[in-house]
Amino acid sequence: MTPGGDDQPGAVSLEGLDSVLSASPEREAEAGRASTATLYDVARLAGVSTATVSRVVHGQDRVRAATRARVQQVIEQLGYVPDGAAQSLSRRRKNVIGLVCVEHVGLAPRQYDIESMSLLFYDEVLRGVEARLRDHDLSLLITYLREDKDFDWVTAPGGPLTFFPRLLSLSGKVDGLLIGEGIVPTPVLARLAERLPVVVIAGDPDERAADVVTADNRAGAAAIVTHLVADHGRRRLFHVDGPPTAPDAKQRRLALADVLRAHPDAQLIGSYDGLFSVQSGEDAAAALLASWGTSLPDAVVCANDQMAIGVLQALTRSGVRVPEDVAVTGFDDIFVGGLVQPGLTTVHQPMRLLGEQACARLLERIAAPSLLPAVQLLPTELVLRSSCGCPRGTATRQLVQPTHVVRPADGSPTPTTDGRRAAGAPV
Amino acid sequence: MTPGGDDQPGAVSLEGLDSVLSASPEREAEAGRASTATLYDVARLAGVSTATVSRVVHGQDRVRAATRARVQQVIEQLGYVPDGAAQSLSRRRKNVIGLVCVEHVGLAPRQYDIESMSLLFYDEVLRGVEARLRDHDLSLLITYLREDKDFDWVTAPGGPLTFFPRLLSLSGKVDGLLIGEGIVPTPVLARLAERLPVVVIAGDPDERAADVVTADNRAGAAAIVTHLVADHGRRRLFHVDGPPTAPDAKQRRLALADVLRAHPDAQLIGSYDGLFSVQSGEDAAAALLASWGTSLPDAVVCANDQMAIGVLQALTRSGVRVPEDVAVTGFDDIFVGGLVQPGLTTVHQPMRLLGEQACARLLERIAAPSLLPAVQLLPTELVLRSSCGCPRGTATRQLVQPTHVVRPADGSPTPTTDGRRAAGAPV
DNA sequence: ATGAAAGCGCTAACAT
DNA sequence: ATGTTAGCGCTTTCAT
Repeated sequence: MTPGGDDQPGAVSLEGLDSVLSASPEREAEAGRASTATLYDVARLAGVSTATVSRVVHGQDRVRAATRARVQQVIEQLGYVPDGAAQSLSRRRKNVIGLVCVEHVGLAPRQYDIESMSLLFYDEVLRGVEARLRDHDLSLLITYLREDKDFDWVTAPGGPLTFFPRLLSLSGKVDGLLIGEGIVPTPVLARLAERLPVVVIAGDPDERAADVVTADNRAGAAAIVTHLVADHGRRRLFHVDGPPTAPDAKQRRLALADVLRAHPDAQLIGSYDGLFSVQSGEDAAAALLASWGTSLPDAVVCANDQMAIGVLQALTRSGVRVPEDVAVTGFDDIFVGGLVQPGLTTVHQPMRLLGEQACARLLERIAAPSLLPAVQLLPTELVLRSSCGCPRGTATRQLVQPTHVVRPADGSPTPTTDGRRAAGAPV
Repeated sequence: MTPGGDDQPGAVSLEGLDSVLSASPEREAEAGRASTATLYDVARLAGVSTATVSRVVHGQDRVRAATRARVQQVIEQLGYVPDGAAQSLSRRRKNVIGLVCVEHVGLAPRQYDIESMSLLFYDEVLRGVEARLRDHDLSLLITYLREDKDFDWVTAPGGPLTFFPRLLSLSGKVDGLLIGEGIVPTPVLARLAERLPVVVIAGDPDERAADVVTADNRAGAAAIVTHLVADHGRRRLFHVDGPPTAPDAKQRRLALADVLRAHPDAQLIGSYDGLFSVQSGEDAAAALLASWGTSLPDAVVCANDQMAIGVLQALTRSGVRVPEDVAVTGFDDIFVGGLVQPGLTTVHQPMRLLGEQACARLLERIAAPSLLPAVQLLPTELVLRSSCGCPRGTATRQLVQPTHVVRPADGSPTPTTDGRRAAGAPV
């Protein structure tokens, strides 16, 4: 800091630390675990009561400057740090919220694979949550649940209480829970929500047991299918669906039906039940070629980008031209969608925002537990590239008109939907 | 959107929502917070002591079947879940470990950007950690530290104890700490390590204050530079360095020097101090063109893939051909490196494994706190594509011979290095 | 401004 | 096989 001389920045901060570190190195080894100093130790050494130390630690004002200084001195000398468990117990407040990520079966990420891009969903959500949390001095406890391993409760004996043992036990360690995806059945959710605030991320918008924050999948999917049908005149559609347990897949499926109903000239010539993986997409394309090889559909609507990419690859490999012969669309807007050839037309899902809003809602509910459960739909964007039939080089994103949603009259200030990005901005 | 017809997607979802709102609003308000049941409640209702309930909860055997059944019945009836804070306090064990992710300045991820690929580092690490944890019934507390915001301690008043307030306070909530990247200065690390087990991920291998688990950056970087010099005869090298605070950048820098020393015919004609971002790479290329436009280097060695991609893009944009005119290499092996043109030659860093091993080590140390700090280097792989001068279509990965490392004689069974992937496997 | 003391909910050693 | 009880480390009301 001081320019010139041997007084380097590093050296400066070291001085203070050295004294701290000097505390008997041998002692260390002997001690094994150096039983950490407690509030009592500090109080005793400073000649004050624990109440005073607590006040000092929390920067309260009812302490004389001299006392405060003395206590602080001892705190540093002892390297005292409050024990979180004791604080939580005493405060009846853990200051921790839990994030539960539910992994779909068959999505175990392989390294070096497009598949691992699916990580981005929770990773982005995580970022969003963290961003909201960091101002509040709350910690984040994260847990991954596997659809296959952690959900055997369905057939397990022992009654309701043994359901989701990991979820249950988690609920004892946090002040609130953020649950990704709506695989958790409503009764279980209700059970949890009874014990503590719960917000479901990307869950079923029809969920009644807990708050839900999700992308407006139905409007997004409707928009992209409508684009295919109305703007590109694609009539014969093939659907590559997502896993039955995925709520977003359900909404996208419903949207497809909506659009077909609105466009009687268009028809669904077939569908394939995929698993959200690239492999699923390839399998779907294979099935498609096998059954409709002679008269391919005009467009393949995929429930997510990974599958769309799989379809794209498999189709191209078989000499089918996209979008000339068949259009292909995805959903989610994962990064690679912009890199493949042709560029993948898809719907952008605001994952990060999902995390932020879900977290915000959870904090609201922790503050006011009696809020009624509500659904919050975040607007999506239609991302037009060229796999839908738009000209090569197209790269447009436009906000999808949000679904109209009614919030319960609980006086909550949270907006129903929340657009953060301007419509029509270039990619 | 939907041309004609009143059956819009939006209207449809309203149906479900309406019913959600109907759920007895009064009841809710009245309930407020349903003060959760405690062990005592269960004990009282079951007519047993708390000890017995505790035994039942933990599946101990010293309980008569009839009693157990009765207790379990009450537990379910009450929806009892043990309070984590109380358990932790009583057991002197939190069963929580912390993961601290340090973000470099200027790396705030922008959406839709290659930059956000940098997320993959911690995301992969996180996966690895979680994989190790899930068998142990431990939870993971995750925290992101920003180099700019959370590190103002350097100039902050108040002495050593106010250093890294977030880290300190975190240390009161966990049984052990995994710290990503080695930005945390040794004295602080020492301070922490004194209080609880600490393992640094991707830290400086010269760190003595705590365990370190990191990729063998030096060997990896040496391998790739040697490839450039020895296999492709590139002589005039330009280096795009990483941030000064990044330990891996340091190792890679050292490796470059090592190779240059071993190959006197090769020389470093210049370098650029980057920040690990794509933008840095572009800036580096601009600087390069400005200063050496007339006699470009034979190769640009970049400290990570993001910068290499920036260089690649900027160079190509300026009409410089890669690798014909200039070779470019990266480090880390991020996904997009395989998608750009030409394919990026780089070094693979086993991020997931890093997380796994670091976590494993942490658990070891929690079990045996007196273990001496050790360094564990995980082997890297040389990923050959075509940006180095290898023929188009090249896609080879080969294990880099690990650096020899001496472990302290603490009898730890942990191997020094750990190879998981076979050498020479196709990408 | 400071101190005394009663919990917070659970565990585990020690009875019985 | 089951019960008693003394903590775990901190917060906080109520005195002083």
